Amino acid sequence: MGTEGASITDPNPALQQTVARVVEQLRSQGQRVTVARRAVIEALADGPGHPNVDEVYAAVEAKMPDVHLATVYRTLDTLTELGIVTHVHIGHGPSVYHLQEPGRLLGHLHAQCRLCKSIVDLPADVLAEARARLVHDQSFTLDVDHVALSGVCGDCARDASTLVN
Amino acid sequence: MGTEGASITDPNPALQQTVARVVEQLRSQGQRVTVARRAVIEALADGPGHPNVDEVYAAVEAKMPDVHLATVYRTLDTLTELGIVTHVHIGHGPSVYHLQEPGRLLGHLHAQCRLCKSIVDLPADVLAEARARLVHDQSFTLDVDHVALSGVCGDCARDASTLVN
DNA sequence: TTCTATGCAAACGATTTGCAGGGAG
DNA sequence: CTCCCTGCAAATCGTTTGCATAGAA
Repeated sequence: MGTEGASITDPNPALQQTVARVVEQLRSQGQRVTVARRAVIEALADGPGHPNVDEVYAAVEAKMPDVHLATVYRTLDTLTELGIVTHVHIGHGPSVYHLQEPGRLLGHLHAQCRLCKSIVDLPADVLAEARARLVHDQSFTLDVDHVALSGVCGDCARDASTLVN
Repeated sequence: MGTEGASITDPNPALQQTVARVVEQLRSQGQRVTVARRAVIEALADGPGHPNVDEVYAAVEAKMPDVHLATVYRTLDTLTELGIVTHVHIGHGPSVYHLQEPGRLLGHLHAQCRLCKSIVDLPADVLAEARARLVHDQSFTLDVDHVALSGVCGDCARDASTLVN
């Protein structure tokens, strides 16, 4: 038992505040606030990571063992429809989810290393030029953060060897 | 029966030439040339489209009814390993495949309309600037055409209404 | 003849759905 | 008390794999 693993009353103030905010948002939209939903929200509000459904599920299960995987999916769906949660499609592997950062129209972008499969955050504006160009040249409005780009991260490039796909 | 649907001897010269080229490539790499593989290659060499596995399978099945879906997958895998075929991950939905255009390092890019799901071709260099920037700033080498970007196409934007995801 | 590629069926990973009961409001 | 949300199980979709055999070289 280190500093990880919340104590009985889980005193992480930032997390609690985020959860409270989202719960309020839920209620104000006429949605019900259930233990399952609260657990999902906590899982998302916790780390700064990019959890996929299984990871969210694992975190939820740790606190509320009776919550079903299907419920996690449904909750993520609901939160997505309400604009509270965003998901990013990953080329190989399941989508990842995170809370929509409040007061931000353009969230950060993601890229996945083709070799080590890790997910890297990219500055929000890397595709700004591409976006401008596409909307101008082809009337295509780029949804800049809905899919993770693919590539090779610095660490793996250094090991220059494999050639997986 | 129109101009579509190959006649008994299938006299499309461009297609035949492409198939012959790829078959030769296969053979020269010590791979076996089978009816199944030929059918897959024909399916890819045919339209200029972006067929997913089911669409390739349908085309294959039309000519060679005994070829199994698993074989189509395995053939596409093999052709990919040989650098003959490329696949692009689509956010929602199955990957799409196409022949690697010969003598071209950077193929064209793809984007999928979030609303009508259609796949749009993009010029090969839309992400050139982003790529340069990422490799410089984060040592991340963008694999520019391995995932389809997401967005809204011109036609759908004109209908501005739905808000699907 | 040799050994790869195929057919078939079953497994698999991610996600969705129908249904009946439980719990939020 | 009402109706939404949930648990559970089964279905679905896309893709992979083990195995015995057909068939390319």
